[in-house]
Amino acid sequence: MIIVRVALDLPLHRCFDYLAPAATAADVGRRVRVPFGRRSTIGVIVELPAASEFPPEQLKPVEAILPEPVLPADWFRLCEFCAAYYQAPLGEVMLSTLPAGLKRLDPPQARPPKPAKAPPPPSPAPALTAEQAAALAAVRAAGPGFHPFLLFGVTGSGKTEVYLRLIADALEKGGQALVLVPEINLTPQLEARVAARFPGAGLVSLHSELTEAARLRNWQAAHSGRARIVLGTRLAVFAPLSELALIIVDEEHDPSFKQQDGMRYSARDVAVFRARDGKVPIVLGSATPSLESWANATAPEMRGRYALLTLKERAVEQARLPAVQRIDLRKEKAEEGLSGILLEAIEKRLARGEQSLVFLNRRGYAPVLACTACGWISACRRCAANLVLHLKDRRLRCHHCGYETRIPKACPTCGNQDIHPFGRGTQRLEEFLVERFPDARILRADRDAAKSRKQWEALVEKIHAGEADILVGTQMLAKGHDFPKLTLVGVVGADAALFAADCRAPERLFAQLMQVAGRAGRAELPGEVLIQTQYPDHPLYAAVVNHDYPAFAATQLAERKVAGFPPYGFQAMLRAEAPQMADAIAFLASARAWPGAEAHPAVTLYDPVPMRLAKLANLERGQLLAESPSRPALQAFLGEWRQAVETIKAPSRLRWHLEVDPLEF
DNA sequence: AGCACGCCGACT
DNA sequence: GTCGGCGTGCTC
Repeated sequence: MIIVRVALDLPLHRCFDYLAPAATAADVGRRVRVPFGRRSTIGVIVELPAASEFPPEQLKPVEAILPEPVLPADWFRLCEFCAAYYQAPLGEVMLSTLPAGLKRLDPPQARPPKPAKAPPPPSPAPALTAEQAAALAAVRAAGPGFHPFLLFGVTGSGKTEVYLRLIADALEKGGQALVLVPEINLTPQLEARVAARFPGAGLVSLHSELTEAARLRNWQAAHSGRARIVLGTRLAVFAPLSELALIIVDEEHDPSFKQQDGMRYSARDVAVFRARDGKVPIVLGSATPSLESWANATAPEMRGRYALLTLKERAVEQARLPAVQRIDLRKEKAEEGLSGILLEAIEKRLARGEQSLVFLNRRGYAPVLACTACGWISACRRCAANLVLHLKDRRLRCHHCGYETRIPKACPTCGNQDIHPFGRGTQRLEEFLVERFPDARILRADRDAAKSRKQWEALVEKIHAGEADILVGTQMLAKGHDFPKLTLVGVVGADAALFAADCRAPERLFAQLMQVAGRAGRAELPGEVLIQTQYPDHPLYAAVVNHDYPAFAATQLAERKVAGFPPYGFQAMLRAEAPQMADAIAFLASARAWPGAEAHPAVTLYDPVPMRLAKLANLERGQLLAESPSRPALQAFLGEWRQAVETIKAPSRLRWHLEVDPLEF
């Protein structure tokens, strides 16, 4: 009888041992069906230990060793790294990164893959600009092995073409390429471009919107080597690729690479680990890199951990960067939030048959409904947040928990009929623009107008076909899409993010503004961007006007350095939620008081505080920050601390988690 | 996490 | 008298 050690999908930091009569070393990496308590479950064999800590006579035999697939050694190391770094149980990491079909006791019979059709001829590769050629040459010159690059290129500078050439290199060597993108929905044209350039490479995508069957099929294609290119969202970083030769992370600064529940990992950081472990080059691309990556590429104290590749020029012929201007709202009169200058600029576009985009990152009609008599405001009963007015479907809606209710006719507290919407969202802007430009075709693009992928694609199609003159949109419209007739972008209501409590808010705002500015004037038509602001002198806007990311990054990094913030310090956040804030805070206070912390002088524990959104869906939330200038010191601390925190007695309704490298505060 | 056991409150 | 709340403990 052989003992097999099995990782199970449990929130426990240990494995379970079983007996397997015929197990051999070859079974490490196979899945097993095992009895567990009164039920059966699927686990992964991680080891064949000589002996078990558990009384041998109590070991149960495995029910079955599943022959396929054998999970490869590099995938194992990846999961082990994540388990250790993110303080997550190994079994949970392994099973949560596998497609659901492989966790099932009753595996659905997978359809055999469609027989490959004769591939169409590849689309021709355009000539490279000098900058693109230089970037490509730099990667090639580094040769095989782990070489991290930051490809810093403005929108339209042709980062994608560099990716495609690198993928071609990788395929030619017989390797596989992994391409990570923030949201597959928003970047369908990248997928189309890769598919067209490499029609014979069996490109598959991996993202959470695939059906279970499709995800399993694509995962298997990657595992078997049939797929030479995998393109996907953050979860694709765990795709098994035994001949991995290149990793690309496009829009590496994008917050969607950070998983916000379960194991809270950064797919970008995991990708860098994977590249190092697999000894392959990795290219992180962005027009507005994360400060972490920018520092790795440029800060003297980081000693050039990443090589910087820069694309300054727009690759599209004749296209230039849009002219960005600030509109001083202190001097300009605004009508329904839109200044005369912006309205005139829109009018000009209408006359010329060009498109305009008004960017407002706030959906709904108005962010709050309020009573002028008694001060009542529409607040969510389940969250510490306001209910947003949605006039279109006559509802008040919480954007955090989804709670919704009818719009009251009068103030619920004092009965006053005089209740008003305050502030502006996309619906209100749309309403005004319809009134102001009655002959224009106006289209709103936000999550309410494009709930499903289908609706979103239909909307994009309409815009492309020139069936809209004025677009009103949120964040959604800023990403990925090129609208050739769009020549004006008006930015409205961005100021709020300037003074947000979150230290990463400026970074996100800058990225957003650069991204949305990049929508203007792609082809032969020059673009114009007008930013309405009460703070025209704010350095962030100055940097946007000058298209000067390096200057912006320099000021931000200087601030971070003084504050000991990432990348000059390392953080982990312990969060707790409970029906009562007092319970959450008390739990965090016990964690804060752990005596073992004294043995880790390089780690600072701050006081527990309520989270910024202190209540969400009837749970009150608190958090406690741990910080250290040394990553290894923080890691050593976290391992011990997590174990100690696990023993804290807490009310049963309290939930907690530990997040390493938190992005939000 | 499940899923048991176990011990106290309000129902047919 | 039982149904059911969730506190506690265990799973190789």
